[in-house]
Amino acid sequence: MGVDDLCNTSLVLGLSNFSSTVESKKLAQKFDGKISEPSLTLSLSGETYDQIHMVKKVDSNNKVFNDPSTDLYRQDSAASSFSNGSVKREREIGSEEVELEKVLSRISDEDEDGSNGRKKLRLTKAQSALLEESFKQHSTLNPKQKQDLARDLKLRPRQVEVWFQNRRARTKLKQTEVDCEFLKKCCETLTEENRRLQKELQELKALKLAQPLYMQLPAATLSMCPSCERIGGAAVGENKSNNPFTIPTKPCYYNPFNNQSAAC
DNA sequence: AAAGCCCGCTCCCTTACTTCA
DNA sequence: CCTGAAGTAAGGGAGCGGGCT
Repeated sequence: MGVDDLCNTSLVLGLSNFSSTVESKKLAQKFDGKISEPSLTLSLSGETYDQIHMVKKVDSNNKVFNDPSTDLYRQDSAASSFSNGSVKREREIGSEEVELEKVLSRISDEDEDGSNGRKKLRLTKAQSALLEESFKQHSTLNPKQKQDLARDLKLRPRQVEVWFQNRRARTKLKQTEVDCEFLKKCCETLTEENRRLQKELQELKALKLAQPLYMQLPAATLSMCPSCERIGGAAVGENKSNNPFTIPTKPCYYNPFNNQSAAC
């Protein structure tokens, strides 16, 4: 999709969907983020993402080193023990599982060195890939999906939920950047068009002054496009009066990415 | 039917940790 | 080795909708 296409079809739409304004944020929140956003694909390529998530392996001394061959569940124990935050939302899990979670959490709180410091879970390459894959299918999860995914990944549902939350935030940030770039381009184009129209106006004014007095028709009755130099806003037959020297009944909406003037 | 409460969900902001240049 | 930037998992607060009383 070229810039022209974008602008031809969605200048207004793009602005109204622009998600980084305060108002749209409020709206998005009001509608639970279900407001349609510009449909640009922002997902990171697997390769890039994998580079970012170069897999590390924890050795017996808690040192990390690269290990591209690491499998999906390498961090099983670490994954469940690294997060020591309170588990607020385990209600969807069966009470038995909740108890298990609590025990695991407690154990992790009193881990090896006995410190309560927050440790950071690093998802494996495979875990990230599966989460990405799932995110591509749906950016939000229902409880069942979350539960299933958590089971598949051997993570806690809360961790899956957090990953999706952060992933949505990253997507939104990317989208905001894209929107910002798009609006910058629109702004530049409009500025340029404005400059051009001002110049045309000056020329017309100069032309008008140079004309004999009898040719100086009231400006309000003239509607000539300075670009194509057609007179009148509507084609013959379109206008009831068939008078070319009238203001078009319908306003012309200007598309900044067309080269024609607003009057066309 | 309307009001108030609770719960679950999401978003936003922030913090803390990891990795890398 | 140190440091700052970037990436990201997670905590916590707030808003909103739905269900229940």
